[in-house]
Amino acid sequence: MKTKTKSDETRARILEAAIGLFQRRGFAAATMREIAADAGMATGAAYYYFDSKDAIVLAFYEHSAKEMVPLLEEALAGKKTLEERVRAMLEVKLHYFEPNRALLGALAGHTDPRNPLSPFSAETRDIRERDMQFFARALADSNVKPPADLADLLPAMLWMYQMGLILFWIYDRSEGQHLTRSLVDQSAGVVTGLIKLSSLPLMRPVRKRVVKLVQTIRQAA
Amino acid sequence: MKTKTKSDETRARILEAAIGLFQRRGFAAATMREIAADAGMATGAAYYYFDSKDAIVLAFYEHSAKEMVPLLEEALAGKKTLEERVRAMLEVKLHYFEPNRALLGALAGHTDPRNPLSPFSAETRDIRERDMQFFARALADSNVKPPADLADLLPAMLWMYQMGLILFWIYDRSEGQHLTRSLVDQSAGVVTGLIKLSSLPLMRPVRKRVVKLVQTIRQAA
DNA sequence: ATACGTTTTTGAACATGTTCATATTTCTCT
DNA sequence: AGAGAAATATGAACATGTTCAAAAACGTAT
Repeated sequence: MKTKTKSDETRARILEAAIGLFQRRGFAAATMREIAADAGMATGAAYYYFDSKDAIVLAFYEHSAKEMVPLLEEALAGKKTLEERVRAMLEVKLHYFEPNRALLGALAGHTDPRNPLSPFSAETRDIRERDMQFFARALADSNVKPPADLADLLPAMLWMYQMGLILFWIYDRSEGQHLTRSLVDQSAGVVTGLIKLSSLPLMRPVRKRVVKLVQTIRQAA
Repeated sequence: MKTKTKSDETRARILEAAIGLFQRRGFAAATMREIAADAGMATGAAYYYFDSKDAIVLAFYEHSAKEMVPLLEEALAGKKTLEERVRAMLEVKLHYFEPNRALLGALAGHTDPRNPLSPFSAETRDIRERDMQFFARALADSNVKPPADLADLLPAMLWMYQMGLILFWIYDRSEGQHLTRSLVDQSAGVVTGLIKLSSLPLMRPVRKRVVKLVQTIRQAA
């Protein structure tokens, strides 16, 4: 089905040149003129394939999401407990994005949902929802069975947890980003622990309120 | 002590012109040329007073923080319970920033701590710490007495909670931002409720882990 | 008042993301 | 093959944040 047309190839060449420059010089310092030149064409041509410089990053993000699917499948395959499963997913992502850690800053920088590059934008909806699906699966065959009201929201909540972690990671200046590693280790336990606790009868009132709160937040989307 | 020099006055005039244009046209659409012209000077002059367009927003933010101090004092004055106190602080901020809600997006957009405009930058440290102090005071004379280990971290945690809420508010497209209002109502109760719960013996293990986690996060700052 | 240094102002120049009219190439149909 | 249409490529032009050398205004000591 995938007809690799000449156009696709050119597009890929621009993407490749851009990513290379982003890695070597950083997103801001890499100019569109340089990217186009590296890809062997005039400046304007790059705009025939990408609406903007930002759009190139978006394409990279989309490409990454696709490439990670089998890696995530594999990561979930062996693991049984929710903690292991969530941790495995996080490890896949951090490892995959390692070479482009800084570049993700160009994505994370846009908090405005109207900006196409925002993790909350309409343009990234597909990626976002597919990603949440993975968290749903991480929950589905795990060792924990959260109350129904919470269960519906957990994929989205875990996704948010992941985004926060990645954001922290992007700007983590500790040696080898060991702070993020430590954070993953600890938070995965805490998060899954809280989910387990949420089933306790004593927790019911708080849980109800948290559920309502998250539902309010989701109305904005 | 405050010698209102000619220079200060010019600076204020630029700030005023800028805020006006930001309100009427939005941050992005307001050009530096226009701002300078509005303030009655050549383009370059504005750069003598402000390092960048962003820096103008930062100045506005600093000015706001100062102006809000007495309002926050007053808000805390009457209230007794933690929930009331936190809610009152949030109401002051949302009300104060109402006319410039959209402009705050120019601030919130910068997640990179190295960016001066980031809420986590060195340049905004003073504002941030003063703000946390207010949350410390909101706790101090309230009806709850959280365990010592948690108490140290709570001002910072409440500040983060506030920032999340404001971020949500900035992009809240619901009529009159009623979703944010609902969120304030609910979350203030949940947050303070969780703080109360944290004293329960049953909660001790989770609390210890959360405390450790937050300490890890704070190391990055 | 004059000279001299400091502060402030000017406006042109620069860098870069983006647009666009125009040219070139490629495709399609006869 | 050739004509016309569609896709792709070009590079100059534009807008805007920012810089900068030079000019003007201001302050101060003599």
